[in-house]
Amino acid sequence: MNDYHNLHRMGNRPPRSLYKRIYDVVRMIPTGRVATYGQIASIVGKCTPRQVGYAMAAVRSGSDVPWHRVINSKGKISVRAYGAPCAIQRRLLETEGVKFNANSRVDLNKIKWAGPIKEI
DNA sequence: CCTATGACTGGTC
DNA sequence: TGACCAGCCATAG
Repeated sequence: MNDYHNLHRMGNRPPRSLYKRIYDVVRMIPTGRVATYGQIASIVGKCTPRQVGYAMAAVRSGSDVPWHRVINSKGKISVRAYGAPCAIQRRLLETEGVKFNANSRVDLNKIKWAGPIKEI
């Protein structure tokens, strides 16, 4: 039993596909906070960071999933297949008040999401 | 069914 | 602080 299952204990049934479970968790990240791929994976359970990244890549524009709030464990926006980080992502985060240092890194200790509420 | 391909991570150097 | 690497495993073709 993990945090994700706790969240669905009260009558809500977990969605079937892995991606849907991942998106569900990503939707819980509050505005102005960020989460890492590994963090999402561990909350979802039975999932690895790579799958989370893959799920983010599959998000369609116009989706209600706040994909931009998911960054890597180094506190930076991940480099995409075409060789550069998504510029939009940083802009969206800055709009929410997230600060980047000179190294294009955010302070995970300050703005990393604490995770879903434990012990429902 | 088999192979290639990643929006990753933690360890080592 | 990097750079490099093996392990990772769902998808696409």
